[in-house]
Amino acid sequence: MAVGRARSEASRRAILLATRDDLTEHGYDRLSIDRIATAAGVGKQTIYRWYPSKSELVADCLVEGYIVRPILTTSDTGDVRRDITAWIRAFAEQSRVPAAASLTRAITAAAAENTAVAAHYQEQARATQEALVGRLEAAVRAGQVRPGSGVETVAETIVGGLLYRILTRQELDDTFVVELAELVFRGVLEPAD
Amino acid sequence: MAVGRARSEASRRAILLATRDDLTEHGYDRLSIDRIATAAGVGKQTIYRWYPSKSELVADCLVEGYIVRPILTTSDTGDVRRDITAWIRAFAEQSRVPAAASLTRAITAAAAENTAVAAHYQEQARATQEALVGRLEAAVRAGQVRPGSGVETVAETIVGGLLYRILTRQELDDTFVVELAELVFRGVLEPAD
Amino acid sequence: MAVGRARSEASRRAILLATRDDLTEHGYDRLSIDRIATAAGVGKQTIYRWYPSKSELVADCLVEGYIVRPILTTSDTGDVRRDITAWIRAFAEQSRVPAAASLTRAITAAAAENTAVAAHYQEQARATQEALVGRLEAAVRAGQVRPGSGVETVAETIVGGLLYRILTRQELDDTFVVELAELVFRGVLEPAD
Amino acid sequence: MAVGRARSEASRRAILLATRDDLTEHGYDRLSIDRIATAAGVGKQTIYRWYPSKSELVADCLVEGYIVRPILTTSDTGDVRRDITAWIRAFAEQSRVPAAASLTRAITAAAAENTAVAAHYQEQARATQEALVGRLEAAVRAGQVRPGSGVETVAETIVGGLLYRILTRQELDDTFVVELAELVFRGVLEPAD
DNA sequence: AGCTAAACGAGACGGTACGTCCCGTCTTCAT
DNA sequence: ATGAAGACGGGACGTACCGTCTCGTTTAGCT
Repeated sequence: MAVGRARSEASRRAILLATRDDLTEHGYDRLSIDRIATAAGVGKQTIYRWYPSKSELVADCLVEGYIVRPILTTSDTGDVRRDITAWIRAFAEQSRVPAAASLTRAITAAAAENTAVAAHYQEQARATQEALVGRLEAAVRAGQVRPGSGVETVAETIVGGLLYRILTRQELDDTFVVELAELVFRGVLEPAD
Repeated sequence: MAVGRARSEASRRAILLATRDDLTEHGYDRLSIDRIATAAGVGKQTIYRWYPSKSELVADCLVEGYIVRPILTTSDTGDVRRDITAWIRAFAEQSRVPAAASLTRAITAAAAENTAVAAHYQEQARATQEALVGRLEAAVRAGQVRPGSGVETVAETIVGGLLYRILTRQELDDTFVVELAELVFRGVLEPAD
Repeated sequence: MAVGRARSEASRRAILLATRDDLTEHGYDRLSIDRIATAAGVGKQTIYRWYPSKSELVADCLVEGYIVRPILTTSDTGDVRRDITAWIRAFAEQSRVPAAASLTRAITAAAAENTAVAAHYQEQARATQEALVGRLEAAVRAGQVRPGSGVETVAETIVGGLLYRILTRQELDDTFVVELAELVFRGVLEPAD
Repeated sequence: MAVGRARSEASRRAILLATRDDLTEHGYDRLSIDRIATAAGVGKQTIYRWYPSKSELVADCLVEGYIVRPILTTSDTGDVRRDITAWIRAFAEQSRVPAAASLTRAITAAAAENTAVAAHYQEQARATQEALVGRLEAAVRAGQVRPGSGVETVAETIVGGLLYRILTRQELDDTFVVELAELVFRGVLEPAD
């Protein structure tokens, strides 16, 4: 049985919050453990005791949901296109908050630079995509979406497209939302009729 | 008229090459100006004279084409789907080279962390997308692709989807290529008829 | 009550010793903090934590007696002239060791360039002169030396004369010792008789 | 016959003046060739063409009399003590001008750190002492000063004592002047009568 | 209630890299 | 050929953080 003082959950929480804030403000590149420790009112050793490196810390931040907080869900109105479009629109709206976009870019950079972060990032992203995948599969069962259209890939491409816009700091306006939905549902081909 | 010694183009080139290599090996996060200066056989001041910050240096690297060298073009066989699929496949193949994927991740991180890099990144990406856009517009004119399908957004989404796979270190296998092409051309909807 | 890790006295000592050696070898002008840190096996920040500038470091070196170690004392044989001459001769001999002369020049330069060092330099010099002053005062009490001859000024002039020779790299030979003593005790005037 | 443009004496003069000013303001330690070149409106190469190093430059400054400008002379009133005391007092007064004292300290530091400067320094100092030596020798011939009192050493000790006070930033007040003169002429010994 | 040992905040440690300043050399164009 | 301008390779500066290592000081769980 464990002897000695138990770890402080308050400290842990303070560390993760401070990490999220530092990530938002400075990006992954300029994340500073010293700064986080000070902001969290915590000794540096307390951080290093639990997170052997910057990337583990960011990864845990991700795992604990401090970064992608609102995992979106889809509605099911019976109209799959309307539902998916609503999801895309909600994601776009949420990403228009500057701090949110900033944090997204930071965590994307972290994932790009570090394999461990990338793993958790993908895991988290998959959870986000789960809503899309679930709705699309229901639509397949309802005969509204072609089977064999690779719903995982579809979900990934939707998210990829959105992230790319955030990364390059382009507006996520409604034109984009509509065009992305159009692409996903109708493709680009002229109907052969 | 310029006075004083002219800047050394040899040094500039050596700096950019060393930057590219350091970026590939260490990522944007751990890019070291000291290391680049040593590798390029150049004083640090020579780097700082021309590039006031790490990000400007990386941005120029991007602008000068040291990073995305092989800008892909599309063929025009008359079959737009075949042509676009070939382009996607070529991009995927090229990204399977570990060093190339590594450099892509590094530059993506750089773009995520820095606005100036992001601007050049997008500019460069747009050039890459130009080939896709051109081919798609030709197809529109040929009546093979629906007008008003937002070819810019389509090209962006293709690239976004591909980058997302590279970022998360997933295989860019042929299944993915085919599914992405299917999505782009046919969309996911069951034909209504 | 002090919090955090206590400062390392071992490091402090190593820094001061390395400073003394660097001062001897390179002079004050070319003193290098980098070199001292390396020689002392210490991080540069450890030096800067305690000494905000090169001059403070040298000043502490002086205060801690790393530089003028052997403070000379005078004997008291009853013959004041013999005693003072012996002191001057001892000083001269000691200054014939090249490293000692070199260190003396370095610290003199430091005092010339920096007020803080000058203050400690003078303080240290005064301690050295103390021996002379004490012996001269005893001689005043014994009726061998005129009262009101400004023993402080006398001591200062002796040291000033010696330092001047060291500074200009002239030999501190016995002729000089004897002439200086003659000057101090008899002055230059022809007895009026 | 010399070909090409002749060396600019105006530049040389501007360099030496700028050096003197920089020396006064920053000391020998922080003398900067870049700063001198800018202040003199001269290219750095023009400095290096004529002075292979910082010390040579300072040395030439010394030789050309930019530093110890007013070489003092002695009067000859018949009263050697009055004349020498007047010289000491004039020297002291001159050194009370802060800029002059500052420059004296700088050049003393330079002499302490560099053999070449020391040589010129001593040469210049000897010229200054010449006046004292000359007056003392006249006094010897006049039977006012004991022969064999080492007039060179006496002059050196007077200058050494004065420099020591400047170095340690002590006031060169009249008490000191008087005490130094007393020491020089009467020594400290109680007349044996 | 007292003891023990881990966790805590604080902060100094040996280091690495930063971005700047200056060195002494070199190259260019104008005089 | 000399000179002002200014870029060059290089070295040291003083600062910011890194990840590690003491320091006392809590504080939980076991005796």
